Amino acid sequence: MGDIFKALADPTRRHILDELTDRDGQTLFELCGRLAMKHGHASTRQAISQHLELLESAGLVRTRREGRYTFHHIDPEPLRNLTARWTAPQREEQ
Amino acid sequence: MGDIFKALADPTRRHILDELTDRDGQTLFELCGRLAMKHGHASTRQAISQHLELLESAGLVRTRREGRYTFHHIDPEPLRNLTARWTAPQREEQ
DNA sequence: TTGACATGCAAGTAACTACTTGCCTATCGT
DNA sequence: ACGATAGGCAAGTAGTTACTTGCATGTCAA
Repeated sequence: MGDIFKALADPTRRHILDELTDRDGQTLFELCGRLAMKHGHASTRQAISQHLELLESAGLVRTRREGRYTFHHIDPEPLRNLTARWTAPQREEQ
Repeated sequence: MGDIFKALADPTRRHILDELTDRDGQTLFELCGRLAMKHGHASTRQAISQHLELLESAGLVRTRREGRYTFHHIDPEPLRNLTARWTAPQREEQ
C-alpha cells in the first residue's frame, strides 16, 4: 500500500511510468535510451533496473521474459482511487 | 508536483491526512494525541510538526493561526487526478 | 562454439530523511 | 506579573535510498 506512494515519490520512476504509458512493453535498454533522450536522464542501466524492480514490487510494473529480452508492462490498476480516502466524502482508513 | 508524492510516501503523514479528513482543523497537540491513540504512533510533538511543515509545503495542508493555537486544515485539491497521466487514456507528462 | 548482446547479482558510497534533543518565543488565565 | 500552555528553531544522529562499480549468467547469431 505505502509501497505505491514510495514508488511514485521518485522522479525517475515517474518518468519510467510515463515512458511505459507512452509505449508499453519496453526492454531495459529501450527504456534507458528513451529516458536519456526525452528526460535528459544520464542514469546507468543498473539504476534503471533497480527502479524497475521497485516498481514491480509495488505492483505497478509487470515483467515478461522472452529469450534474452525482458519486456516491462505498466499496470495502472493500483493507481485507481489511490487518493480517494482523502478526496471522497467517505473516508476509508487503512 | 513531486513534493506531493514525497509527502504521501510516509505512513505518518498519511495518518495525519487521515486524521484531518476525519476531523479538520486540529491543533498540533490534538493531532499528536489522536495519532497516538488511533495509530499507536509514539512520535514526539516535533516529529509531527515537521511532518506538518512538509505537508504544508506540498500544498496538502493549510495553517491558520489564532492566538496561541494553530489549526491545520487539509486541502485535498492537489490530490485530484494526481495519477490521471497513467490511468487515463490521454497522457500528460510533466 | 565463440563473441556479442541483454540482463542479473552484490557490495560499497554519498546523499537524503525521519527523528530526537535542547532551548527559545508567544499567548492565555489567574 | 507569573506559571502554564501551544508552538517554533536548530543542530545532531541513525536509518534509508539512489546510484555506482565490478563481475556473473543466459541467449542468440554467425
